[in-house]
Amino acid sequence: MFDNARRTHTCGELRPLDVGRRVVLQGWAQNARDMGGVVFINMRDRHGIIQVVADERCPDAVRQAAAGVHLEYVVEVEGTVALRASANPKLATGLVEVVAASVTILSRTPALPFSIEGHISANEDLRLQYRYLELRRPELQKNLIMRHRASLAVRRYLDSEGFVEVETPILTKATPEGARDYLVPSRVHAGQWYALPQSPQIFKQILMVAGMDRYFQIVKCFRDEDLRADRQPEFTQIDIEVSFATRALVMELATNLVRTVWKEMLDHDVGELPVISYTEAISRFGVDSPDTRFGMEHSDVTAQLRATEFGVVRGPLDAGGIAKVFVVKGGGASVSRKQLDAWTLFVRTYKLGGLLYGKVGSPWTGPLAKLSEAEQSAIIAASGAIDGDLVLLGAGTYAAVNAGLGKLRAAVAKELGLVPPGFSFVWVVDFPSFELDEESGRWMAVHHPFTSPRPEHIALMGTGREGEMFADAYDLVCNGYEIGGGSIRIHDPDVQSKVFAALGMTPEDAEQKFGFLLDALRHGAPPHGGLAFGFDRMAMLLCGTDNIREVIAFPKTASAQDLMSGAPSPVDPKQLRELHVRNTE
RNA sequence: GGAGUGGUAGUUAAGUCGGUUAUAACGCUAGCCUGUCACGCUAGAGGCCGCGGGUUCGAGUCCCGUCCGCUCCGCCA
Repeated sequence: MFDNARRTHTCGELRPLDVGRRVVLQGWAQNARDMGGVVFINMRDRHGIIQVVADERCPDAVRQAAAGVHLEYVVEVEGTVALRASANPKLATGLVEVVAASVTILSRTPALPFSIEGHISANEDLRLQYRYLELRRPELQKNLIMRHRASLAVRRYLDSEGFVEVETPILTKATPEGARDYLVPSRVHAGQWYALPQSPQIFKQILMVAGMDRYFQIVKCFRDEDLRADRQPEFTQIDIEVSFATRALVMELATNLVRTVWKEMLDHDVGELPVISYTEAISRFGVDSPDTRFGMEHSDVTAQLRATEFGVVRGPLDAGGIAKVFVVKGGGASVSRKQLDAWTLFVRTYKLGGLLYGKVGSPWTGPLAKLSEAEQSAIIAASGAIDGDLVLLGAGTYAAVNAGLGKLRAAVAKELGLVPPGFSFVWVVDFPSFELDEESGRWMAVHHPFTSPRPEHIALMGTGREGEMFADAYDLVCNGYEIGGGSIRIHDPDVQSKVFAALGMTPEDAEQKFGFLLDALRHGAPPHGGLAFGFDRMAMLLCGTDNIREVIAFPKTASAQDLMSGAPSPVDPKQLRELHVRNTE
């Protein structure tokens, strides 16, 4: 493997069978211990760690050279493999060591800004500034290797299913719909701009018109929106599109992709994936990307409490709101007042005014003790609570109750340690086509404007009943993360035009913004559909982390900066002049 | 755009009611040590307490502003 290199072995591969072998190793000094007469150096590369020793068997010059090795120096050691006097069971190479015949320092470093060995201790901004040091840590190297292997598995699977990987442009046309675009000024065309793609959506549909049949691409996408722990402004998608596809076919292909990747990466059998409707997801979990590893499902008690005299509940119901509950088993005794207060603050961030709780017993205690016995019995009947349980109730608008209790359900499960390890996948289907934007009062596409409505709902467009339409869309959810989403697309240009009109675009608008797609659809478009996986989130789950930065080599901070390179940064005025751009600040 | 939280030697943290010379561990430097593996021992260097104002006889500590990290809300077709 290293025929043309001086390095004969990696630091992770030597074993007792190699004793007596002459080797040349190159790597980083993980740890250097000078005992006076004998010097030990733990050498590390990405394959492992091995102990090098310089003692009385070595010339004085070698011992001196070894004593001059400091943390994270890059060294070359030539020597002979020997059995160790005392083994180190913590190292895979722990039965052997290399007795140095020469020690050469290849590269030096000043004192490190943080320690690479052991547990993470430094603040994240420092670790991002020195990302190359952070990336020496085995945990991150393991994640990058997992990511690499997953992308290979994806390509192998899709290739075996007849998919062709096609690259689509990075410099594309700005689309005013959806997320903010990253814009790139054109030098040649003064005042005109490219946009970086939010997704290759339109290009892949046009590839279907082109007869490409089964397309995929592992591709960078860009959205100029604020970040989260699971969201970066540039991210990688596994983008898939299939001609002549039904929803069932796309879902089957995607399921098999996930099944293959989880089997090959983790030897984990994902089993059969349940399918629930969007409506059912909201009803049972309050959110459209539910974590289904645990229970605590919601129960609607609006009807049961319709006539309650408890004003805090009655008020929202009279205003047209709803009331839902979920149950913390045994929580009557184990959950503290302090936790309940924190949860109340938590649901307020989702515009849910408050959280009402009751400890089930005879009588109940807590705010829900104010309900009548009949009402308490009705809650017990609806939720299955028993004596000793904690009932959490939210009353307010439909959106606030679902969001507040839905996010609280996940937070409570995590806080109380009720989330079992493993993976729980679920397909969520039948999303609404449109939702009303409160600011503008206009219909917005829930998925995107190219998503086909369910065929039986197409006639509702333009009747004012757009809110009743459902889309032929589907999301794949794992452990509460949306890891994939897609739809059957519109292949009829007339239907596509009607959707643009429903979204408030004039025909001229639609032609100007999406004319090239409409033109393509007019030239013999096959029925088609597809989906895209969030590859970073998939890698997160495979690596067992909940932070997307741990599966990206060079991630950005929450304010979208690269602390290592310093991007974004001011540019030379000459560059701006060439691009016909002027700074206003 | 908003909320929460953090910012004190190179690093991680402690710092009480506003009061002497701002502590500790790791790292670093020097010396000692022949089997360590979180080596050990001795000594030493190292600080604009994020930054800018203010209150006070006196501010790491209280107040106002601001910058940066993280988490969340909005946003993310």
